[in-house]
This record gives sequence, C-alpha cells and structure tokens, in this order.
Amino acid sequence: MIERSHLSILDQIDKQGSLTKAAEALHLTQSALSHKIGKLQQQIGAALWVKEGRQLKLTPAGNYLLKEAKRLLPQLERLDRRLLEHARGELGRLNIGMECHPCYQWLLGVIDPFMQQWPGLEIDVKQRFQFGGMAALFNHEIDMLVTPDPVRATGVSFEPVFAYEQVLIVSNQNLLASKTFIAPEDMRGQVLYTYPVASERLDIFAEFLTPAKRQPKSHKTLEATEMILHMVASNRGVATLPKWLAARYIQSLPICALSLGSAGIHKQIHLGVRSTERELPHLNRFIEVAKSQDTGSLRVD
Amino acid sequence: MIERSHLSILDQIDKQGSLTKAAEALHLTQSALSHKIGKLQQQIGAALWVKEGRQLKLTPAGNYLLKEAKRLLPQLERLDRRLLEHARGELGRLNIGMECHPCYQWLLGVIDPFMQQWPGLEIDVKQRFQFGGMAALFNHEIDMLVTPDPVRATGVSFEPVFAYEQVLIVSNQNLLASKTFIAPEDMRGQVLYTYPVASERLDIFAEFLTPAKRQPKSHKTLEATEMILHMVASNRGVATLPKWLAARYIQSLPICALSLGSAGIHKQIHLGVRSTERELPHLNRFIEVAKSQDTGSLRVD
DNA sequence: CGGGTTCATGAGATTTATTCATGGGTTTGA
DNA sequence: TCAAACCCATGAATAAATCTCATGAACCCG
Repeated sequence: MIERSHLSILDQIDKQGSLTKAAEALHLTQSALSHKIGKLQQQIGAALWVKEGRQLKLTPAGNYLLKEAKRLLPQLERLDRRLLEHARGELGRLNIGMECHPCYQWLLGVIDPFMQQWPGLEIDVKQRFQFGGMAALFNHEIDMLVTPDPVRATGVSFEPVFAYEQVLIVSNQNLLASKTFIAPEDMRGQVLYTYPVASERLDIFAEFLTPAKRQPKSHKTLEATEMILHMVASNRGVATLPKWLAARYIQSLPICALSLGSAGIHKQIHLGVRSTERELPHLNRFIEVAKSQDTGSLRVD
Repeated sequence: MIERSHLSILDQIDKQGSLTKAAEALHLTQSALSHKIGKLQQQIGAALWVKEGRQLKLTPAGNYLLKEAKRLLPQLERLDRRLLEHARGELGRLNIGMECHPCYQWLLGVIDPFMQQWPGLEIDVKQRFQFGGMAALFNHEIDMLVTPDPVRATGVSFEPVFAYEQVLIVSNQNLLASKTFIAPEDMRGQVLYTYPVASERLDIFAEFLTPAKRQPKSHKTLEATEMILHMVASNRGVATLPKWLAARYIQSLPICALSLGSAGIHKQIHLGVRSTERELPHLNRFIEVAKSQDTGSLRVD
C-alpha cells in the first residue's frame, strides 16, 4: 500500500536530484532514506529507480508513481491546511477560481457584499490552474469557478449571473473610432493587445475573427489591464474588454468602445460548482448575491 | 500530516459503524485503533469524533475529513493496482469511460481492431461514475471518455470520431410508421422508452421535444437495449437509438426507424483525453483506429 | 440491576524506523 | 592517474513508534 510518505519521497528525490539531498529535505539521514526506498521497492515488487552512474534514474513504474505523486500531494497538502483551519475554529472557506482575466474586477464587486452577509467565511481567489479550472473544481482545489464559458457536464452545475457585452477599445485617434461598430475586416490593420491566453479561448477570435477568416495585423499579449489600456490610449493598438469595465476608463482616458459586429459579442459570467454542493448555503448565497449585483452599480448597458 | 492510514480509519469507522468493528476490519485490536485516533486528533488539534452514547459521532472537521477520504482513497487504491501491473511487467492499461449507453456497441467494434494492433495493452471499460465522466477523467479514474456531448474545457481535448443519426424506433403497427419523419407533436400520444438517464441529457428531449415544448404521453426507463427493443416491437412504446444500431435489429424485428424532425438529429461520438496525454502513442492510435472504423461495417447512412 | 457492548487508558512487549559506521562505485580535476 | 568529493548500499545497534494485554468506566436493554 502506497503511503503519503512514499509519494513525498518520489517527489523530493525528483525535486532535489539526489537521494542524499532528498533525505536532508525530509529530515532524515541518507541511510534512512536508502533503507526506506529499498523496502518500498521490495514491497511493490518492482524497481522504481535504477542506478545510472552515481545518480538514480526513474524506471517506467517510478515515473508513473512520480506523476501520481505530483498530482495527489497537493491535494493532501490542501487537506492538511483545511484541517488546521477547522482546528482554529474557522467557520469555513470558499475557494474561488477564475478563468477569465477581467472577471476579477467583477468579482471584487460581489465579494464585498457577500462577506458582509457571511462574516467569518474565509475567501480565497485563485487564477492559475495547472490543468484548467474544471480540473481544479473536480479535484476540490476550488469550490466555485467563475467563467464566461460554462460547460455542460455531469457533476458540475453552472449558473449565469451577469451578462455583459465584449467590446473593442480603440484610441480616439484611431480611424475606427468614428464607426458605429466593427467588422472583422476592420481588424486587418490593427495591433491587438490581449491577456496572455490561447487565442482559441479569446472571444474576439473564436466568435468574430476566425469565423470570418480574418486576423489582426499582429497579436501581442500583456498581463496587466492597465498596461493594455495604456497601449490603447497611446494608439499603439486595440484591445477587447467587457463594456462595463471599459466604461470605468472611458472618462479618464482618450479611448472609446465599439461593438464587435452589428449585434455585438454578448457574454455571460457563469458560476460553476460541483453538483453535489449546489445546495450548500454559502454557495447558494454567493450565487444569489452575484445575481443581485447584476442590476447594481456595475451595469453600464 | 494526514496519512493514508488516517483516511482509511475514517472510512472504516464510517463503514463499520463502530471503532471496534473498524479495528477488526483494519486487522488491529480495538485498543490500538483507539490509541491511533487519540493521537491523530491530538496531532490535528481538533476532535474528529465526539462520543454520543456509546457510539462515535463525527464532528464537522471529522465529516470533512471523511468526505475527502472517500474521494482520495479510491485514487490511492487505483494507484496500488496500477503499480502491481507494472510489477507484473504488463505493458500498459487503457481505462475507457462511457457516458452514453449505446456507445458501448460502437466501442466493441473499435476495441477489437485496436487490440490486434496493440497486443499486451490491458483495456477496461467503465460505465458508472459517481461524479460524471469528466470528473473521472480529471481524477485519472479513466484515461479516455467516450461521449456524444463533448465539452470545451482547458485540460481536456475532445475529438470527433464517428457521426451518426439518432432516430426514433417504432413498431410497424404504430401509426407513425408510415411517416417519413417525426414532428414533436407526433410524440404526444406515445410512450417513450429510454435508458435511465436524466432527460436533460437525452437528445430527444434536449434537441427535439423541449425546444418545441412537447412531451411524450409517458416516459419509462429500461436498462437493457434488448428490453427496450422488445417493448417497441410489441408496440408498447417507442424509443430512440443511433441509426446504425437500429439497423441491426430492423431485419429481425417488426420495427422501423424514423428521423426526428425533417433534418434529423445528428450526433458525433467524441473521444476525450487529458490534454497532457493527447500525444501518448496508445491514445493517439486508439483515436486513429476509431476514426478509421467510421467508414467500416458500422456505417449505415 | 446485571449481562453485553462500546470506548479509553496505562504499562509492557513488539515491531518498525532511524542512525552510525563503513564500504564500494563514479565523477572531477589537479 | 590518483586523490578528493560525491553518491548510494548495507549490516548492526539503537531509538522510536505501534500494538497488545489487562482493566475500567460509561452506556443500553431487557
């Protein structure tokens, strides 16, 4: 039976590069660890490492076990942390994951009123997932996923909470600024700035440019919203943003917002939770609060 | 640090109902287990059980840990089994999961040629998932998901491999048998037999009846394809099946197949794998074989 | 109220894990 | 090419943990 300590050993030998250093990291002597891995391999009935020069090299079985260790250990570590919170008498925790960059701005407006209604609940927001937001949801890395692209799959339930239009932001100096809406051809001469995300996952490509078989002159990525806005304001390119978010900057920056296509690209932020937990009171309340914010100060269309 | 043995203890006390019986199941004396849980709770710094009468009752922290145990233990058990296979020198394993009942028939036609091309690879097919096929994929319970309803999510990649039409099967005696295709209204007087699946996940509802706001006279479920066919043949109801599957029975049973709507309901079986494993040779080959079977003997339209 | 059941506890026995001491192989570089 | 540095393996001795035994207290039910 593989124990957690075995997984840690695989992981540390991989991380530290040698048994000796791994032993140190595990607060053991080199000898102790050597005995342990010897016993482990005997127990499994297969070698996990072979000696290559003076180093250890993983066998296929060892490789498999290492991969599983890297997948399972974070889950066990999270378990430890949560248990510690229980011991400290904390009332609970809500881990929120996000797959869209500007959703963060929206989320901030929801978290505040929710925290007032549910004090004592710890809230954490994660934005990076090794295997994507859905995997994080299924692995209990997060309890709720914020995304404009819900998926219909058993085991999760998504609920729309906020509708918005995805618009193109251009400098007032830009020739496009005078148009009432943008056509795919209009992008031909433009430099498009976006968050660093695969273009298949960007609405302007998936729903606008790619169907029309068009491309921008070039596509550059930036991490920070402020930097993107700066580039647009100085007419070095154009960018897409939710309309409600763009509205916050239109007064202070020389930029304007234009619909993509005559109908515009309309999206909805969805909140996804594991189906088994859909009725948990704090999740339920969060969704309610999120929906009620829709008609609040953020609404700009 | 929570160890696997701790998770097993939580699980067994829950399963067996008492510490004494759990101790037995774990090949320990009652005393040993009592000491262990005492130490565990001390280590965590929180009670996991409280004494209720002479039984143990879980605290909220204990409840949380139990839920995680039930989620993680199966993954560790699978890990043990796989490692055993490595020790026995087995060449590999492909765990396939299926979310659609009739897909099984199709899969049988793919597995055979694949196994010939890749002998020594163990193949296992699972059809029931506690948290759905996607969760099973992310938890490594399966390596490949067969489904007509792919989802676009980061971390998984789906590929269409087989197109088919979903048709309505009716008895030759049925008044509908003379029609060239079925309209939603036609279902009003019919008893519909399907596999036991939530109706949102049945194409005839999701893509045909619900949009037209119609319902069959009644909706009954049966597990076995043969039983459903029997009911249809004796004109006790109608059912939906993939056209290629229906074709196998049309010669031997007094039934016929009709398109749902003038255009028909057209579906595609997709194979989904974790994106990180999309290029693994055996998965790749399986997808290739599946695609090549599309033009084979199964094709009936 | 007594027999049967459940869990807790301390002391001692047993098993398991770790260290110490050492040796043999490999790489590095003077 | 040879010593120094590094890496891992092994056996015996030691330390630490885990388990068992014996027992007791609390509870339930007839």
